[in-house]
Amino acid sequence: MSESRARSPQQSDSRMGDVAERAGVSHGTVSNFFNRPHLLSAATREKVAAAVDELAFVPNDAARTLAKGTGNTVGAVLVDIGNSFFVDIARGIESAAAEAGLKLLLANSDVDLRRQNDYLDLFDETRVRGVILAPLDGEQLGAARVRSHGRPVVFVNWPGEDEQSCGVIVDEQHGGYLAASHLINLGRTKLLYAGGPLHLHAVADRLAGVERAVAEHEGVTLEIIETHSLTTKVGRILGEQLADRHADDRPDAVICAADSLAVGCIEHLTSAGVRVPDDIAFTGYDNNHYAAESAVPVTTIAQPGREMGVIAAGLLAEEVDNPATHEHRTVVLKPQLVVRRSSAQ
Amino acid sequence: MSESRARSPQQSDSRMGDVAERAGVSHGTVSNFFNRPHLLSAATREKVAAAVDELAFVPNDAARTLAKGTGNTVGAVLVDIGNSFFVDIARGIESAAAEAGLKLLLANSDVDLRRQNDYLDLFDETRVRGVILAPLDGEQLGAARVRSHGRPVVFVNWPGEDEQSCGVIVDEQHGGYLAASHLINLGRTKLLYAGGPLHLHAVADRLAGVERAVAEHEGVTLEIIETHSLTTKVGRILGEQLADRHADDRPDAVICAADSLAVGCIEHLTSAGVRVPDDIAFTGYDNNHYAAESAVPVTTIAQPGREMGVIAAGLLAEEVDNPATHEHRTVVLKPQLVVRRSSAQ
DNA sequence: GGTGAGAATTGTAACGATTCACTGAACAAC
DNA sequence: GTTGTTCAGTGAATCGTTACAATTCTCACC
Repeated sequence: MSESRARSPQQSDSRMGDVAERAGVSHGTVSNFFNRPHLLSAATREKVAAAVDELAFVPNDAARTLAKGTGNTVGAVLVDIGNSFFVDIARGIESAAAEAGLKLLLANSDVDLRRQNDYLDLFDETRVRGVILAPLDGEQLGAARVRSHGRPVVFVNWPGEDEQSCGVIVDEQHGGYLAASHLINLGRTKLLYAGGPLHLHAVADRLAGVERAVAEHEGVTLEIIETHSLTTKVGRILGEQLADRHADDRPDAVICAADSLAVGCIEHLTSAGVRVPDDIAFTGYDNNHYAAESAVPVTTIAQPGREMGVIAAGLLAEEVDNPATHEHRTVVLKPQLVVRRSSAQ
Repeated sequence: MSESRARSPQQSDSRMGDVAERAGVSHGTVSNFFNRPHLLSAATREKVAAAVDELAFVPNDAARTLAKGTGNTVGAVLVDIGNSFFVDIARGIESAAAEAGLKLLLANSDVDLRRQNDYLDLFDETRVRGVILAPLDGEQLGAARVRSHGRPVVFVNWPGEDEQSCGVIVDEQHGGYLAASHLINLGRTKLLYAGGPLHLHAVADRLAGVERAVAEHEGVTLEIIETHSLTTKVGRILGEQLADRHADDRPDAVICAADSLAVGCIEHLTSAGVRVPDDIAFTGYDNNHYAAESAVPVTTIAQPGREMGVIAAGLLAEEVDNPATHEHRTVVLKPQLVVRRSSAQ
């Protein structure tokens, strides 16, 4: 190693000192150039800018973080990056964080509590300014808060308000209500709600909304089938069950707790000669891409995933910028009905 | 500011000094405890461990990065986090990076060159030790290397070898060859390859593989239909075209460049009374979850996404740990044929 | 009990930024 | 001319680690 700059083995970055020297100013002035440019005269500003440019200077984030005591990175842990809902949330967080000048450390817990906690520890080590967490369903949140070591946390898609943190959730009940009301207004009276397992808060809340809509209307009945999961395959099995029933015994409208379920079910029914939506109308949930693209496009409830991410990042940015005056709050978003052929008139 | 600990406004982390004091050792010993534990006597090691524990001490990553000159974070930029192939890659990278003790900064360029470059700049600022990049198809790579500022880069899913970096790719040609050979061995002779646009390297390479297989067999013909995208919807349109043809004029086997295409096409054909696989056998590509779950489960070519991620992270770790002796290389993985009903005997 | 070798531990100097009390210069007011 | 005020720019101290040279401890051996 006979290089003149043996500091770091591979790349040689320039430091503020180099920039200062080149621009003929001091150390601190370069720092001011980046952090409080209004303190510099126009002339100095230009000199520094030129030097920064010529050296392709990039401030060292570690040094800055150390000196400031805190960086401007935020962390996000999402339960399942394979689920397009969370991918949308991630996209939202990403863009809002970028807008607020925050860097994003994105992690995926893959529905594994240990991994979720590992990531929270990692964020602690990195001294992130805050954390956005889409936790496992049904989990206690105390641990998450402890692990984040007093840093601000925003919960996404965690049911229930919370005194010590902000949150963003969707009104799942309202989604169920929208779906059921839509079908009832179409004149359907024999409703079936399919989804499960019911201990998932989303599945249960959607059902509650459906029940509310049903209760508001005379002469509408509701049947409930709990499934053990929400896959297309399970949907197809559900389709078989319905096809096997006597026509009079079938519902005239089915509310599925997920699009995948609806798609599978519809597929089997149409192949068995049951007409959708004529004989049975369908609604799904989530507005996944294949809901729009399947053979019979599925009416669905769209979750505002991207918006949730944007809002979560916004709440976090607000808390981070203004810890003293910040007041915790939970934002509840309304899902939207998207009508397609599976429930056309 | 009358707090005893006015350092950071919110959380109060302990420093190595605090741990040292509590354990009755020096500063540097605590550092050794973390970085070169074999230098400590068993007794000291225990004392320090206890103190670390009691104070819930977490080393400050920024300070460490600054002192070491480089951190142990690597960055990954993926073109499209909405695509399950890249999600698999991300998962692989994630787990292998964790294994190697590297932290992962995950970013999603969303098929946008500007965003990709922004993230590379961000990584530069953070002084990541290396970068894993799944770049936009057809892009020049020079820029990426410049932006990463001399740091090691591993390219994933970028066609073509490269002298200055490692890479991981799948043998797309082989995938096409597998699919076509499989169908030919089943006795099919009138093949159709559908996919597009052909300037995507994956689509073109797969076709080349198909052509090779066809050339190896007497009496097998190949028709090619270029589509403008690979969605289910386009698949359905393709299905219409085939259904409209006279039966004698149809292929007896279709190789689709993507599962989505196959699923849409099969869906329309079966509803139009064409039997799959009896009249026409199908293969898809990618092994997406809905290929397995659709009404007629689709034979497909599985891409080893997770493995690609693992290998990419491994190559990067190797280069990072051993920049002097490291030799760049490109690993080519073979995709695998997954036989399902759409091409059953 | 003195010596030397090796092991264990310590203390100090970086690392590259931020911060803030301070100096100088320019200029206005008396 | 002196004093005051404002604006620009300076530079030393600091953040919490790591690295390494220097020091102290331990113990076997003569």
